[in-house]
Amino acid sequence: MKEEAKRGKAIERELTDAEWEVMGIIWDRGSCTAGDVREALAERRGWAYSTVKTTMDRMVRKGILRLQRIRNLQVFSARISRSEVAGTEVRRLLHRAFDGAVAPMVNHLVANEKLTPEDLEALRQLIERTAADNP
Amino acid sequence: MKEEAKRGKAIERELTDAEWEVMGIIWDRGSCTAGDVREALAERRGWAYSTVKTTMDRMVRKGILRLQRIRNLQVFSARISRSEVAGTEVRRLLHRAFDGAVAPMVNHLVANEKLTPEDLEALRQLIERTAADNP
DNA sequence: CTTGACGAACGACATTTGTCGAATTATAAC
DNA sequence: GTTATAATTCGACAAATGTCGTTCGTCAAG
Repeated sequence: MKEEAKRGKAIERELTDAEWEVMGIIWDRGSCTAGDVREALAERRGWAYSTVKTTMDRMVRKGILRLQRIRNLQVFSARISRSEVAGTEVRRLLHRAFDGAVAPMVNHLVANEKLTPEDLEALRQLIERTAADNP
Repeated sequence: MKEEAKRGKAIERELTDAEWEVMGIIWDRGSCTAGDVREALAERRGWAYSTVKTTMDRMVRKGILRLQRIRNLQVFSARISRSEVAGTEVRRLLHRAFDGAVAPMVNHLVANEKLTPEDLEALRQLIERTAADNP
């Protein structure tokens, strides 16, 4: 049941740099082989096939990726959505760096990143909607 | 000059879990000894003195902490501010998980964390102010 | 059948991180 | 001075990560 435990916590686990790289590709195209990923990341990282494969195999063991064998082919797919991971990481950072205070964190985003007028409009509505729902 | 390079990149480096823990204390109280930190984290982690010391020594080598010797005493202090790290990490996450799109990231914060009416008000003003400053 | 080309399977190795314990050295209080 | 207390230094070790190379199938094309 150690396996189960690990599986259950898959979502809470922090992704390593290499894992983010892989997940980026997997989330974009659904399922793919190690070869696909290697190719997709050729520019960014230029990893050897075995590097990618090893990383992905480890991710399977960790419960981050699912593996299905088709003939003698291995196809990997995500077991956690981008949104789940994003949510977990946002919360983790919120607590680590901002002691849980949302406004300061948003402030960093709004103050340091270049927002388009559309972004601002989207945010405005987001706040309004939330305010309406939240008594 | 490898040292210099590392030093220069101190701010961009990701903090490990243990490092966040230490920085939390250092940022709160300015400078302190390994003993201070150990004590402050006694509840949360219950680390042995040597664990804390080793971690902090490594952080000095990485350029995250500054060390001054007073007699045979060692006092550590931060070389990077909470805000700098926060900013770097926010940006890193923004790109890793949201492909640079600010609104979705803020959405996670607003949607998943419980915001007080004050928080909402703060955000509303934040947006307004930004909108005013921006074109 | 022979030959490539492409994955899969393993095992390896250097670094980094998490955690200490033990030996040594100051400091401060008798 | 002798001693107890508190720090400092060192060195260790396991697990996690980053990165490969090599060997062994397999399957399609000669």
